[in-house]
Amino acid sequence: MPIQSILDGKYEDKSVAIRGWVYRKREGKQTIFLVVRDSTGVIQCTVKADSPAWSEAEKITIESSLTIEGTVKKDQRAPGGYEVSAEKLSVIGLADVFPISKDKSEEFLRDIRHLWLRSRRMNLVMKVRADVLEFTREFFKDQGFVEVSPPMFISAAVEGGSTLFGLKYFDQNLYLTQSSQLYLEILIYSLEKVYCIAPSFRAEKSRTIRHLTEYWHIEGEWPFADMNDLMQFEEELLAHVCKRAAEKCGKEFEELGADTSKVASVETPFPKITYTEAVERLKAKGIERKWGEDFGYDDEKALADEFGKPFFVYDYPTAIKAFYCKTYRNHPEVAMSADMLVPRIGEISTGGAREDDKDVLIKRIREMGLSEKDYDWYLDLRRYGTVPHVGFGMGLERLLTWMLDLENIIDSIPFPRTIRRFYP
RNA sequence: GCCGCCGUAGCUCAGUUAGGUAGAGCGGCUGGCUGUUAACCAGUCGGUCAUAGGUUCAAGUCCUAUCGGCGGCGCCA
Repeated sequence: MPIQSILDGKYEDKSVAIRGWVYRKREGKQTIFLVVRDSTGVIQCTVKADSPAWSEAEKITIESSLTIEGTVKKDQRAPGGYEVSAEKLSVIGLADVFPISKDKSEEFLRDIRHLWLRSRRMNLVMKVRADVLEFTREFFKDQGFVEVSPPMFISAAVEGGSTLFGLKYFDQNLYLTQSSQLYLEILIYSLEKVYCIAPSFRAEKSRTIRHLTEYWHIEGEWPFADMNDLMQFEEELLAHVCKRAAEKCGKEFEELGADTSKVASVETPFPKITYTEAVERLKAKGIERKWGEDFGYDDEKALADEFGKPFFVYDYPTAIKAFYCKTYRNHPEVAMSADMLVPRIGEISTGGAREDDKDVLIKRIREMGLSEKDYDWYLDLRRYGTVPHVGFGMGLERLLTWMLDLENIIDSIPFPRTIRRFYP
């Protein structure tokens, strides 16, 4: 039975059988204490010198897999309050000396990530990650969205960026996607409200605690909507995920040393300021930014410190936004775009209205120095029943890093890929 | 792309200021211990001081180059 069910007190004074791995071993002349873990929790097992399990217990090592049969006893001396008095112990896989002990560095743990993933800490983070994915899908589904599966191999740049990973595709050159947005835009013409949770790849040589080269992108796209609809959807999505996490993941947050009150207190509507207001606020802080300049991380941090919670900056200058961003018809220098920012991490989401006028889009593609030919199918979407639409992309790992107050984004994903790390 | 920091035992580190016999704790192994809480006590094993070159009577320590890692900025989610 699951270890957690024993810790919940369901088997007091009853016979149980557990299976798992040795987490700690403490040896005395009369008693061997084995702390055993499974996916649900950890429990202390005692093996007495006169128990038939003694000889097996003596030779077992940390991280060996085993089964134990015994009797559950309530005992205040045991961590967790319950322990299993072992009567039978079978070693399944005897472990070599486990390299991870109490002294460990970030670097070492990254080198042996395949073993570090067994840790209590990573176990907890991965459970919260799974729950956050579930809460996200829950929200999209409630709002009538259809989950779709975009391609990872793509033939042309999504944003015309130089940050694409190229690869050999038989005898052609292809890229790994850096956003599924353009493909979601195709699907709104039939399914209307669509979303995906899929990897995005960025060949940016960033060395920070908030960048991965492969990350999971939560993207939504839907027609007949404007900027207000977009920001409202995004803030409600985040609020839903945070509220559900506060309800369901309290234990995980606590064990990870994260504060649930932060996510529990996320409420809509979020503060929203325009790019122009942001420039003014920065000016008031003594940070001079000319209108039209993009914000750096320090600028975002200064703004985020002021709010201390998630907020939006919207209506950015067209010049610093991608070609597909829709512009205000009476103010073409301003793009209908919105970034969601959180303290410490900065941007966790970017979204906006997409240009739906074929001629304006062609003009923008040319202005950005891109080739019209590469976007033929994208332009087709504007030729056949174009429709105003909006969409956004949110970084799952940035969201988790913020929610759980992780020191580094790499711990929000089991197998992080960074500029230097891709093993295992 | 720019800037900063780090590399000594399986692991965590001291030793680098001011060149002079390679150290500790943890882990392993051996023994001890009547209930431990990442146990404790004693003993013991364990080294290409990242690599290459240079200075010097003498280099872990100083100099040069290279390799590897971490972080900050830029860029981005």
